[in-house]
This record gives sequence, structure tokens and C-alpha cells, in this order.
Amino acid sequence: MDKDEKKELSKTFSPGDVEKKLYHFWEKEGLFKPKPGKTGKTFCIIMPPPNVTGILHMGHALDAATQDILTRYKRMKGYETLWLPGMDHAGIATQSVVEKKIYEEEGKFRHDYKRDEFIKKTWEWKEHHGGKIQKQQRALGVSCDWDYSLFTMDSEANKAVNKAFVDMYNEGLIIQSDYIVNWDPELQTAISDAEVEYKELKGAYYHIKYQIKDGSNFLIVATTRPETLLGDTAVAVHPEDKRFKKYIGQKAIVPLCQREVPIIADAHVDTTKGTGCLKVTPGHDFNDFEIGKRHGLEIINILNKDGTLNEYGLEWQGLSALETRKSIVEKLVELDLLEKQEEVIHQVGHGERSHAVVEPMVSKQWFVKTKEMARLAIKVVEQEKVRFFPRNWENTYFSWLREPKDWCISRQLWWGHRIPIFNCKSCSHQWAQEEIPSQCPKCQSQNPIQDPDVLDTWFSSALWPLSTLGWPIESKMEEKGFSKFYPSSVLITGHDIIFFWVARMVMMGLKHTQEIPFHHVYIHAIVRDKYGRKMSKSLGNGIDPLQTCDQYGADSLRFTLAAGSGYNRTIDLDPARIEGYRNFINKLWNAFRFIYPFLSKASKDIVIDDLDHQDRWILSELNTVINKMNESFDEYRFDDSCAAIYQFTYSKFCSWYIEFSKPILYGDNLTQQKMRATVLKHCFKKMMALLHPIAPFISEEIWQYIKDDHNEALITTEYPKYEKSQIFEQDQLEMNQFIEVSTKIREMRQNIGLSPKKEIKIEIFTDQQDFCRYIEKNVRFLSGITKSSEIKISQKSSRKPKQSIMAATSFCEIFIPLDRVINLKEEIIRLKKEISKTETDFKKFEKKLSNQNFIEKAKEEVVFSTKEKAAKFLARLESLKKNLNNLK
RNA sequence: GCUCGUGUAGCUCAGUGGGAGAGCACCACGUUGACAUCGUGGGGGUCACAAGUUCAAUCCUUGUCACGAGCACCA
Repeated sequence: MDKDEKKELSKTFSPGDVEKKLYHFWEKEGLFKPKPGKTGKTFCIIMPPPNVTGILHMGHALDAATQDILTRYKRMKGYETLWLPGMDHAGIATQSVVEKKIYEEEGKFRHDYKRDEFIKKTWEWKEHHGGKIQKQQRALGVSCDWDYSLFTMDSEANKAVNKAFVDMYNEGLIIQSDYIVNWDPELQTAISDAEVEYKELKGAYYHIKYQIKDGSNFLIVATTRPETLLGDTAVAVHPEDKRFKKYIGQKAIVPLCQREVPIIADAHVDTTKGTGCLKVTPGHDFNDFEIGKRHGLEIINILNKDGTLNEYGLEWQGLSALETRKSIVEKLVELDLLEKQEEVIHQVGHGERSHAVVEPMVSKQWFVKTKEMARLAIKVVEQEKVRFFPRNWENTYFSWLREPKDWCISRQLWWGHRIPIFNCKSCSHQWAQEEIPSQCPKCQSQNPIQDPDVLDTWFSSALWPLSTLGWPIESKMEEKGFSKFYPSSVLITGHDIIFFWVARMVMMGLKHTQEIPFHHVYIHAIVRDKYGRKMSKSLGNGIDPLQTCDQYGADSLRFTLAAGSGYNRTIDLDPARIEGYRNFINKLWNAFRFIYPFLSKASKDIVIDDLDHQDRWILSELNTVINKMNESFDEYRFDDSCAAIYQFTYSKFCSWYIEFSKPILYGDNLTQQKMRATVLKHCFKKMMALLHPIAPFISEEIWQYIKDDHNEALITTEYPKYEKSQIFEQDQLEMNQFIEVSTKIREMRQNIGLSPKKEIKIEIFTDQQDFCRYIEKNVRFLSGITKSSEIKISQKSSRKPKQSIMAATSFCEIFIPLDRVINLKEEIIRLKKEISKTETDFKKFEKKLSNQNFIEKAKEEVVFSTKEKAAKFLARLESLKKNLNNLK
């Protein structure tokens, strides 16, 4: 990576080629790999695996940028750093993609294939079309160790899944049960509660008459799903409800199917809702299922797997639930059994993937009993063994875990980890086993049949912190450094999967290793468009990260995302901001272009004793930024990091230090030149290192020009450390005074509309010796900045020039004599305005100081600083007033 | 219904018990040899509202209003 020193630098930074070149360089040199560092400590991030079907969107970009920033920071800080990437097999999503493909290409359905053929096709799809996202991630500069990459369906991951399942099964934590689940009739599988999305739909309450058996009366029940009456096995009323108490124990007749069902009393019934009478359908309603269990009711399943009615559907058999509903309502009207119908908007569950209306249905499924695991998972967060950043997200975590429901883990799919449960055809023995057995351990017969279902994708995801590091295979754990990297340092993800994933990883980690899976959880924001709307395909408001990188460069995008992420919940991404930070990147490039020709003059090290006051000032400012960067990274406050380096670059380094350097570098004092080149280079190196975690490309690119050691890459260079010995307070104070005076003069010039080319004379009056000396030393800089031909410094008591405008600071008075007659009236107005402003400021403090309570009760340092401030404003005020009088 | 969050400049957001901030946008002027993807200067806010605690409240407490998110319920 040597540079030709004489190479001409382009006027603007062009990220395209640089990014590809540098990424290749880092990867080829193995710089993403964990290597023991200075601290002897390790740092590890396990990447949340993106779906194999996915393509990169802004959420991923933020996810990746955040992780990469921390990884690069810690690597430079001297940690042995591993960022471990991977991909998720995304059971339902992937299977759907492949099903769609074979339907489009061959007109065939999944069941037209044998299971193993279909799975083979899916693997083929994965090899050819899947995993695009891993290539796309590189464009962002992610510094993960690709050699560690794991796919959740790899055999290693499968080992982890089987081991965990078998252990939990043998412990009784995984059970099979007939239970009511959310059934997705399109995908024809059970899905978990978390995979159900509720959408508002128009519907109606149908008030239906149920005849009491003795013929005496009707009970009216209200329902939004009248078709489920075909599965009714009771009518329930509240035990204390006076209206219906007398019917308890009697029988009612379910309309249409004429089923005779008991009228039962159950406290679940809310007397204020509906009619106060509840039809009970244990086969197709979650609450009814519980009521059914309490009362030992029969469970009738009226649906087929595809959501059509089965043999219990009578004349409606084969119709969909919705068709049946319409037809049944018509029939009820015909029989005068529908009392009324009122329109209502209600929440209806839809499958997250298929978007089909979910039907609650009873079926045989596998469940993880989560109660005890959840208890332990709560404890580790309460005890701060696992810490959330920002902290309030632990509420979300707790709220889920404090009322744990058993987790339905079986899916009636083909693509996924097959449940390692075997049933013996001969003796009906059921057992769990990690490897496929050849015979039944009980009766030795040769025909064990494996359970057909696969596991919920989140089951393998929950084991991700373990499986990625080789668990449970000992040789793999050794090879991958399990003992070094587990528990990992920080998990970085969005808040939408705190319970899907974070909670389950903690539960599984504790279960299988008796150890937390990670120390910190940093929850980053959700990226939205500039109006705060979700980025979505249907709105067409998505911003493509790859296109953004092409247009502005990855550094600009990364910087924008980092600058937008503190502890906030959303980032409203406006492309104009990316452009703004592109300008910042370009600014850096041009600042470098300025010092580039002088690099050869620079010495390797700075010698503190040789520094002038400007150098001491910039070093002080530099160290202040270094401190800020370290602190903010450690607290995941990337917004602060960005603000700090941005502010330093523009307002300190470029605006002042470079401007100061021009007369020196273009002058003829070679010693000064050498010193200045040295400090400029020193600063630039530190700046590049500071910036590297956020904007790795431009910083590494520039580094290749300014590095001293030829084999050194910035990515593995030590991160700047705060050095108190390089804070020079006196120089900071003096420089701030200098800046104040310069700004005042520029302000005065513009106020009276002087052309920027017009040269002026300046007279400064002050009694402060330090300041006086400083100005004298820096007179040529001041005249350059203010375009003045002559600067005169006198005692405050000296005679003031006539025909001039003036301004005051707390430590000096500035006069600009004008060769033309000034507009006295205007100048008086201007001064009066300034006086009144200063007076307001002064009075604020004076008032405080005159308050006896304040003097007595406020902290001493507050009183002191208030006095100081009051004095400062007073000094300025008096200068202004006196000079106003002179003017009159 | 419960929980959490948010209300600060035109926009996006920092912030602190003690003089209201940044970036962008806006206005004016300007091509001095790093940069017009630039520079210099400027305007702009009852810190949602009300009460309380305090010497002092944008910040703490309580309430109100508005907005957002999640969960639950949905006969």
C-alpha cells in the first residue's frame, strides 16, 4: 500500500475505488481476525444473522455500522477482537420463496415433491441465490471475520440444536401436547404468538339465539365468528349473573347443528360485554380452550389444515371459514335465529409471513416450558449481569418474561431443523436422540420414525451465541475460542426482537452453559424515512444503502447513521443529511490536501518544548476530543462521538489551526515550517485514528499517506489515548481571547458593510498584559484574518481615535478608524443596541447576586462563577457606555 | 386497559438544578493559493400547558393535553 509521494490528489474525495481497494487489503491481510492485543482482554460481538433471503436495507446498515464501529474501536484499543458473522435459514421465509419459485417455473406445489427432494432444491436455491446480503454488507466496510461465518442450518448449528433439544426433552422442559395454537392456513403450520400481527378489519357482532332445551326461552350470544358455532360445546354465563343464574346446569341447543350443550358458569365471562352469554368453542378460541379445560368440555375441530371446514362443517364442508360465515348468517336469518347484527372494527390476527387470517386451532405441537427459564432470565438482568443500553428497554424484556407462555416450537414445514424425536412403529416408544437411530432402544425393532415437524427458526437463533462458537462440539469450541469469547461482550440489535430473540438467548444461554450469553445489550434505533414513516416496499419510501454508498460513499452513510444514534428510538433519515456528512468527509480530504505537500518536512515526533502557543492550543483541543471520543464510544453514544470529531475538524482544526499555519508554511522560516508540518501531521494522524471506527475508508486512505511505519494499517493502530500532560490551559484561554477578538472585528466589518477586500486599521485598547503580549506575537495572523494593514495596541486610558466604530469585550476595546465620515447616528444606534443586550445579560446575574438567599444557600462555586460572569459583563458594559458618551 | 417513550429554532435532534445548544435549512456578503461538496456574518425558541418543591426549574414531583411504540383484550 505504498503511495507515490508525488501523486496529485484529486480535488474531491472519490470513495468508490478507495473502498473496494481498502476492503480487499484489510481482508487479504487478515486484519479482521482476532489477534491478542495490548490489553490482553477480549471483545466479541456475535452478529445477528440476517435472513438468507434478505437484501440489505437501512436497518441492516445501521446494525452493521454500529457493530463495526464498536469492533474497530475495541480492536484499536488493544482487545483481541472477534466480530462473528452468520446467516439465518429463515424457515418460513425461505420455504415460501422456493415454493413460489417452483410454482412459477414448474407449476408445481411443495407436495408434488418428496420431502428430501424439496429440501435439496432449497439448498440449491440457497447456494445460488441466497446470502446476497453478505456481499452487500462488505460495501459498508464491516470488519467481521468471515472465516467464522456460520449458517444456522450448517451441521454444527444442527448439533447445537439437537443437543439442546434432547437435553431439554429429557429434563421434561420440552413436551408434546394437544394445545390451541395460531394456525396459518396458507402455510399450513402452527406459528408462535409472536409471529401473529393484528390488523384492524371490518366485521360484525352477530347476536344469535340459542334455544334452551326445555323450550322456555332463548339465550342470545354475540360473536364475530358465527361459523365457529359448529364447534360449540357449551354456553357460559357468569356464576353471579342474576339474569342467567337460573339456566346454569340446563342444556342449550346450538343452532344449525342442533348439538345439545351444557350451560355452564365460569368467572371468565364478563357480564358487561356482549350479551353476557358466551358461546364456548374450545377448539377454536384461546379463552374458550381454557374454559373447556376447566369444565372438561369436548373439543371439536371443525377445520381442515387449509382452513376449510371439515366433516363437522355439515353442508358447508369444503368451504372456507369466510364463505361459511356468510352462508351461515344467511341461514340464521332465514330461521329467524339472528337477533341482530352490528358492524364493528376489530383486530384480526394475521400471519406475519403469509398475511393470511390466522385461525386458532387445536393440534398436537411441541412446546418449551418457559416458566423457570424465564425466572432466571429476569434475575440476571435485575442483578445487572446483563445490562441494557438504553436501560429502559429492560422493561420490555421484563414485561414479556414476567408472564411467560409456553413456547410453541414445532412447525409443519420442511425447511428447518427437524425435531430429533423418534417414535417406534412397533412398540410406540418415543424418545429424543441427537443422531438418527437405526433401531428402537426399547424393543430393538428397526423402524423408528422421526417426527415430521421442524423447529421454529427462533429455536436455533436462541442458541446462536453458543453454536457460533462451536458449542457443544469440544474440538470446535477449542478451535473457535469458546472459552475466550463466551459470553460475548455486547449484543446489538433492534428493539423489535427483544422477546423473540434477546430473551430467548438469555434463557437458552443460562440453561445450557449456566452463564449469560452476553454482558451488554445495545438496542439501536429503527430507521425511518425523513417524515418518520416506516420504510416499506408498499410506500416506496425506502432508501437503498448500496445506492447511497455509491452516491455518497460508505463513510458518509456510516457517519450519518452514527450521528443519528444515541439512546433514541428512531432515526428519521433524510438524504440531505447524508449529503451534509459527505461534505464533511470531503472537507477532511481537502484539509489533508492542504498539508500533503508539507508532509516531507515533518519530523516523526513532536517535541513539547519546541511547540509554540498555537501548537499547544491545538494539542489541548485535540486531547479534549480524544477524551470525548473514548467516553462516548464506551457509553454507546455515537451521536456524541460524531459531534465531537465534526466540531473539532471544522471549528478548531480547519478554521483556525490551518489558517494560522498558512503564513508559516508559505513563509521562509524553515524551523517554524518544520515544526508546523510536524504538528499538523501529528494532529492529522490522531484525527484519522479517532475517526476510523466511524469512517474507516477515508481515514485508512489518508493514513496510507501519513503513516510512518510502512507496514502499518490504521485499522490495527492504537486508538488515541487522552494525555493530560498535553492540555495547556493558558494557551487555551489566550487562544479563545484571540478568537473572540477576531470574530468581533469580522462582525464589525460586516456590520458596516465594508467590502472584504477593503484593508482597515485596528486599534486595540487593553490593560491586560498577557493579552497584549499575545496579540503582539500574533499580529500577522490577526491582520491576515481581519484584512488589516495596521494594528496598534495601547493602554485603555489612551486617547481613542475619532471617526471610528468600536466594540468591546470584557478584556479589551476595539476601534476601527475609518477614513470616510462614519454615520454617527447609525453607530450610536448600533452601540445602544449592544449596550442594552449586554445590560440584560449583566442584570440577570446582578439580580441573583443581590438576592441574600442565593448568597447564603447556593453552592460556593456557583456564587463565585456568577460573580465572575457579572464582572465580565460589567466591564464590557462600561466600555461601551463610556465610548457611547465620547461619540455624543 | 396496561407499560414504555416523546413534546426544546422552519426541520432532525443534543442538553443541563445556576447565562437556551448543534447540524441542516433560511437571509446577506464573498471566488485571499485545502475545500463553492467552500468561507464570513446574521435572523430565529414562553424549552407543550398548569400547579408544586427550591435561593434558583427547560431539567425534579404531580396533573393536563398531544403524539408514538409495545403488550393485553376484543362476546
